Amino acid sequence: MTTKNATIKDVAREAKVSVASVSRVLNGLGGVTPETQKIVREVANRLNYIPDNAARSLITGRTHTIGAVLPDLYGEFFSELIRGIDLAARARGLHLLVSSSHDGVADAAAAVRAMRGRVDGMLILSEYVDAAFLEENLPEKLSAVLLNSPVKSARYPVLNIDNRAGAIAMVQHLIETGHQQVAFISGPKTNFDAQQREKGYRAAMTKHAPGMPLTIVDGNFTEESGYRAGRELLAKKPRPQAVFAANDMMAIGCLYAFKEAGIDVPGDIALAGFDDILIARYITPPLSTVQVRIADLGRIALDRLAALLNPADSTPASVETLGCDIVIRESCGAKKGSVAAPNKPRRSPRPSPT
Amino acid sequence: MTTKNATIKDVAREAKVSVASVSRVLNGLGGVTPETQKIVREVANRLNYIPDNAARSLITGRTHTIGAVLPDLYGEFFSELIRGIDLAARARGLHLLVSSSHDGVADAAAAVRAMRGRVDGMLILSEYVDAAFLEENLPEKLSAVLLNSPVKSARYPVLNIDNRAGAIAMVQHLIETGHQQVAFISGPKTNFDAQQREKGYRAAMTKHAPGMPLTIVDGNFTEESGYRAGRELLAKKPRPQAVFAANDMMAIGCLYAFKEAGIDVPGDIALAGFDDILIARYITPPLSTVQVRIADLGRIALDRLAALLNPADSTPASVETLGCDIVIRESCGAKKGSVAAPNKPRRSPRPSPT
DNA sequence: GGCGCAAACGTAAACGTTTTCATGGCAGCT
DNA sequence: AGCTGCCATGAAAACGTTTACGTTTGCGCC
Repeated sequence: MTTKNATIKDVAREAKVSVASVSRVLNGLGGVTPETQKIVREVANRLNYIPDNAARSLITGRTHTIGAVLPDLYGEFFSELIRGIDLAARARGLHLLVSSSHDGVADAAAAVRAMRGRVDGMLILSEYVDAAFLEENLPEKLSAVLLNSPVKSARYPVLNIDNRAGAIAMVQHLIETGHQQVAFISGPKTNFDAQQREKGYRAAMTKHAPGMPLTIVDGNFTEESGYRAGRELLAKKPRPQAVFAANDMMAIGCLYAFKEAGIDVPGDIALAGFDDILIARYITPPLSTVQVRIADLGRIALDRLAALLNPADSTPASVETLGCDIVIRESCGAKKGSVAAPNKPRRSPRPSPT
Repeated sequence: MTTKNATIKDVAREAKVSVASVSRVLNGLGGVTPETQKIVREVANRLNYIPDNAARSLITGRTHTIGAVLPDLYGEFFSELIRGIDLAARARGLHLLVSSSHDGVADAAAAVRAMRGRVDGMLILSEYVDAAFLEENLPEKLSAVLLNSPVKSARYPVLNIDNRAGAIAMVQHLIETGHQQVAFISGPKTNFDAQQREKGYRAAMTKHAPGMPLTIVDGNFTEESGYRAGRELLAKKPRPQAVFAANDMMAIGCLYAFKEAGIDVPGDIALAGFDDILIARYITPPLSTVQVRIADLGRIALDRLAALLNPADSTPASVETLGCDIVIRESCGAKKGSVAAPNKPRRSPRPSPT
């Protein structure tokens, strides 16, 4: 009521019991008479008592907080990931400490170290994190789950997006709808997703269009690089029948290049991307792409981490993979589109902030 | 080295000094001989000693963590806001505890209460938070900054987006470029942003196009409601010369309605939105809109909160407002656009996740 | 040499919990 | 009636820091 927050002692005194009993009641440990429980709860409520987390975790050694270490992500990917993690965490009574938008290995190391003692476990998504990094920076007792990482570790579970399977499915679809000659716009060479997507492209071509030459032009995930790649592809002869870009932004850039040259999509050439960013369905023609269920990624990662935290549940560390779905719109020519019907967005891109 | 983390006592014993001295050295409090300091630091390093945050904050009453309580936000708005907050927090050595995507007043209350004792202060963005809510749920000593909130409180600073000024600027621009008759598609009646934007529209019309009738049709921030509004506006006579939608999604829906009816934008009618979501520049024609510097919002909010935490710096609580910029593209007819040049996005919408 | 003073350092209390262990009472059994 | 054992409860230790306060030490000055 006054200036000082109520402590467990205040509750105990007021309820005329010992602090031990208060603790037992509030933690549901049993061994307390129903009447006593009632009194304690009433008093606690009346005093607006909330246990002090610092004291609690000092003695228990648990913080009920998990840390998320993320790179400089943006837009939907970031928000969906956090949403998935946050929801799953809340469902388990865990809190979420976020350290995002760091860049470079030193930055990531600092983030990880700063979390020491503040979290029970960590979710790490960073291209700079490998086995050596973990060895160096992760305290002994901290468990962690790695997202989208090539590392194979006996200690830390890894959860990946199945970029390869997604790419294969899309390429297969393109081929099956009559485009034998599929070209690929690659992402940054050092990017794990980009690598996997390219592998998928190669595998699918080998399997479903054997004998066809592989056409790969370099990109770096930016719209601008997609534009350049598009121009480069148009100059090739024979011109490919379909273009599969390693992400949507490059597909969009590529689309501009095609429009500029008067090439019709999908009439003259089919086009597909990867990610299913929000814009994908709003451009003309709407872009066929590979959708990643990012919120699920976050949720599953947290569930796996939570399992690690529970000493009873001793599932071994493993590498797991989350599938993608291809979503077929008009840009790949497999589907006729109505012209002016407004889309049904999955969610409004900016729900009212207040 | 082994299974247990080193404590300050271990360091003290190993360095043959008292725990007090270790504390003094590691906190840079002075009163310790340089030689002693050196020894302590060496030992601390060797033992890989890191202070226990729980114990530390138990005694100091500070967590060096701030909490962000956010509603169910999405996409750019969410990621930019977090980015702004995170960056500013990191710069101050603060950690960020996030509780997002909650919905409803009970949910928000639970989030706020759960943070008690885990954070030094809070950033709150929620339509359910008013003075009574704070009174009820916020512990005495916690400071907080309210984002985008209509509450006026002597205790808590409020930081708002200047929706009104942004709307005024856009309407003024529309009028100045020759569209006297500007119609408005409103947002949800209960939404604070929406209210302010409508007020801005009214004010600007009264000031810059006196005598012109106000045309307002209802919307609810969804694309679909924008589509309906667009059809409704086309049926009006005289047909308005320009349409200003309270957010971009509605503007997009409205655009579909116009396209469907064969009405050219901006030739037959000018169109503008609010928010500058990423899609805005990708639709045809690119949408003129009002841009909110969301990362700045987060950064400034955190700075204000940090000031509150510092007892020395006693700036009084105040209501502050963050300006918006109008960004003129082609949909309002003030600017001729090149057709196929790829845009330069501010940033890639999905930087490589690994 | 005694005195005072400041600097360096140590002792111990305090923070608010959880948890172990001891205690007392009471019921049920022999 | 006396013993056993269980159950509700309380006292107190422990968690790892910070910090107020007390003690020692060294040193300059009379």
